[in-house]
Amino acid sequence: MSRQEQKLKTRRAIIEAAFSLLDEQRSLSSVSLREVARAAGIAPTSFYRHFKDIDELGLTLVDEAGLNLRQLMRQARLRIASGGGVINTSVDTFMEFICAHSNVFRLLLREHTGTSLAFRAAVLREIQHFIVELTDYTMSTTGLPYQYANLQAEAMVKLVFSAGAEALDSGAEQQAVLAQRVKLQLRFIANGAKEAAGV
Amino acid sequence: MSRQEQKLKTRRAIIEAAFSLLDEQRSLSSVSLREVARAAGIAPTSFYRHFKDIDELGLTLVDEAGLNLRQLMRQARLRIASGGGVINTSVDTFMEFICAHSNVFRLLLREHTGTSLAFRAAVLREIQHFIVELTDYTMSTTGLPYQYANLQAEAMVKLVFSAGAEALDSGAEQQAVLAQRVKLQLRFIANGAKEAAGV
DNA sequence: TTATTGAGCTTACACTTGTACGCTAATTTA
DNA sequence: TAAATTAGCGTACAAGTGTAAGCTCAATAA
Repeated sequence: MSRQEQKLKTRRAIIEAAFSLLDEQRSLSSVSLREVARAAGIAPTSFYRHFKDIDELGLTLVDEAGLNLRQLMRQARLRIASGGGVINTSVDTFMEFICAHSNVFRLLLREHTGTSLAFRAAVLREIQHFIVELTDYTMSTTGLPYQYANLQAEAMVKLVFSAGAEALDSGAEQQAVLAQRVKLQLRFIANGAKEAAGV
Repeated sequence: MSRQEQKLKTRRAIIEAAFSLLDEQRSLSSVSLREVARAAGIAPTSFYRHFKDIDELGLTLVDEAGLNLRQLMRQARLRIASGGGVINTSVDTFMEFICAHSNVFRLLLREHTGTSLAFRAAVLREIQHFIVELTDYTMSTTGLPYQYANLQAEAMVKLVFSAGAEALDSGAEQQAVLAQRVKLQLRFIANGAKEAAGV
């Protein structure tokens, strides 16, 4: 294995270790450098060969999480194209994502309101991506003017994220209820926006 | 000053000290017992005369914050009664609250998605109060059936909290924009719910 | 082949943390 | 007045933290 390969592999190990530490009771700011190093199987001081700070690692994690989100969107679009209703399919896809990658979603959720301005800004950026894409999609499929489509998209994304947050602390049966509820709420918004725009 | 009075006063000092530490970059879990004691002007070990844990203090803070929220609701209702529109007045009252008691709102916001299950549950309880009251209000003023009123209330509260979160990181001009946007979104929901209920 | 680089290690240090233990001194009770 | 209670303090300790300094040794470059 080349030196560069090895370094990348260790970097990966650090990132994965950090994600694995982010369970229900840990936030980025509560994870220590030494803990991450321990979990990654390296000496504490070796950490510095890869990241300047624990904060630099944190931003990397947020970026990775955002990447996952974008993959999620792509997946959702594919499923929408093959029928089933936009709202239904999107919410279902999102909920599946949360279950499958709960630590990733938890990271975004937690740092969204976390103690680091840099992290909050980074998460907000990722959510904005989401909103922009949904706004475009809404405009092209419903013909809603930008203002309305954007307000609708923002409201929808926020509600879905909020439902996702609750889902993290819920069992499977309650998750189904949550999904059902948020779908109805999204329909409220879609209809209300349509009406307000006078379409 | 009686012994009991003195003790209550110190307890107050601890609570206020804790709130004062909860600025943009601190969460409950990142505040140490020693820090709180230092800020309250007592010895670290004296803390235990008042709270079993730092966690017990945390729950007390969440309760106090919830109390503030309920006062806010009462205030909003008074202002609604004296005219100005429900949505307008409520959002304005809420935004004023956030500015005036940013540390209190920040606490709720942060612990809502924080690392302690107990704190998350406590905050959720406070938010549920909010939703229940808004549901009742909605039913009595619009005649919407419970299911719809409840879904509407939940969506509204979540959006307002979410806007409040953004407001915390914004200047006055942007806060005005945020308020305007969330008001429109609330109207989407109100109209959409009305339509869906077939009223 | 030899010299350089650099990922990872060990050791070390100065801090901060929670909290156990026992004391003081003032209030409350008897 | 005498005894009991207790808020608050000081000391102490084990455990964890970030990170500086300098070493090793294998991969790369010359």
